[in-house]
Amino acid sequence: MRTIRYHHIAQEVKSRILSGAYATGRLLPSESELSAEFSVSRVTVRKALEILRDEGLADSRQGFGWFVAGDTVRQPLARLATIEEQMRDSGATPERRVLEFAFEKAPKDVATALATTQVLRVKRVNLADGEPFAIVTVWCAAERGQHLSMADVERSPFYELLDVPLAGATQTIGADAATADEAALLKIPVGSPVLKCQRTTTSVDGVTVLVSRHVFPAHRTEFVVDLPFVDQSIAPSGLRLVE
Amino acid sequence: MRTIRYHHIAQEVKSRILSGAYATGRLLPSESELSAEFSVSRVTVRKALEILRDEGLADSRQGFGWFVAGDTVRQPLARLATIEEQMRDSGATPERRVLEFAFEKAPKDVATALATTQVLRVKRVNLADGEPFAIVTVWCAAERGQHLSMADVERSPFYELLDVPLAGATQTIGADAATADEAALLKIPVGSPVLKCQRTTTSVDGVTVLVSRHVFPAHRTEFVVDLPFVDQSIAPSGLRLVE
DNA sequence: AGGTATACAACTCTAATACAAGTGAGAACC
DNA sequence: GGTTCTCACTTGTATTAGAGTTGTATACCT
Repeated sequence: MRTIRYHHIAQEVKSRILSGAYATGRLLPSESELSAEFSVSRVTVRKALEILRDEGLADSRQGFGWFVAGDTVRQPLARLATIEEQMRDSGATPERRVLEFAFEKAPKDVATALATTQVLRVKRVNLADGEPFAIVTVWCAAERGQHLSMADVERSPFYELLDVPLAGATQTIGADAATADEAALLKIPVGSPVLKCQRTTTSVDGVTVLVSRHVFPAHRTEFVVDLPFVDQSIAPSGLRLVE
Repeated sequence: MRTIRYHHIAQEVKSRILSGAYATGRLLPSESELSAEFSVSRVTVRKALEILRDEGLADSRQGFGWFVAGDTVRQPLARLATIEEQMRDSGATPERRVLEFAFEKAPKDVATALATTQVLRVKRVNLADGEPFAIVTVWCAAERGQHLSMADVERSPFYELLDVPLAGATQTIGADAATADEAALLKIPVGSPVLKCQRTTTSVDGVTVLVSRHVFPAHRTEFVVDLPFVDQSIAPSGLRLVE
């Protein structure tokens, strides 16, 4: 197989650190334990950890172990709050309602991204405390979705249902005016501003496994992006002119 | 008629890169895999890939593989393409026009972020090929801006003018309807959707040195964010509910 | 000249193993 | 109590091997 494993492991450990699963100052599991957990050799685990050391996230002492760096130099970065965390914190109850669930022919751009024409499309609306805050449409290859039921999709996040190790994603964020359909679902006036974003998620093999589109009411939502480095421009990173 | 096959292959691979089928930074399929897919020899695939290397789109390392050029190994959380890159590629000429340049008392939120009340505020509009695509307002502490002139600000990006090593930034991205003022500057109808983002930039000392707000017309702009790892939620990373 | 086929060298990643060197905690001893 | 010793465990480093990859050269076909 053609995946470079220590990248994935570095990302996994990193996300655990950032999510607070490994608190600052505490020890990480030993190299042996991690190599057992991920079923890779100790050498590979080391490479992953050394990446984190280069990034200043972790450090080690011989004979002692690896620990989360950052007692002295506070990391000003990362730690993006996910919707779920925020809801937990504020005590709001999340809820998903599936609107459409269909195996069908993919739109052209989705078809090229997924490299299939036959896809499963799931459209649903997400609510926080009964108030809608997102319309989400997800496409995946039909064969991947064959064993999924509507109840599955309503209960669990899509990521957990796919039996594929996921690597990363790219997403575009734009704004638009709400269509009549969107306005009705989100309970906002037609034409009021919404955030629209499209995300493609890839597996560790580099295959695009998910395409999703999201619509958010602008008055309730905003994105937060942490940039570890600054670019040369005052223009916000990642902005792109579209035709 | 004699067709040169590696040109077509180069174009095909290129379109996959640009469409995001091969994510930035990730590995391309190996020369062997590609030669099997296109039913051509490895030599031909190589010629195609070498064209892409000449164009700066891809690169390779012996024993490692081909990958999408642009970010090398240890790229952090969010790798973002800048406006300037895109403009260079598309041949558009960027232009800045300063609208306001004043030393004054800071608004409350800016004052708390910068830990000063006396600030320099610069408001300007950015144009691409004569068309406005952004309204940018930048605040920095008055003492830092004392030696800056309007001409400086019009000529160079703000980052270069400050004699401080910058570490990173966090930015929020939201949407809103254009006000009359914004609409006039961006030449769009009042009330049409705009992307609004606010960024705070910190120095390596952890001090916030810049606060900036940006307004973009939604029909011309969108953000692209690469997420090296996925979070547990299908909801886009960094989205935040606001009150 | 473009394309195929083949072979080989050099490099990368990963696994498996071994050993050196440091740490920490408790046992043993004075 | 205080000190030393021992032992299990950890990281640091090196070596071997194999599979997979790019780099390069040669010969041949259309």
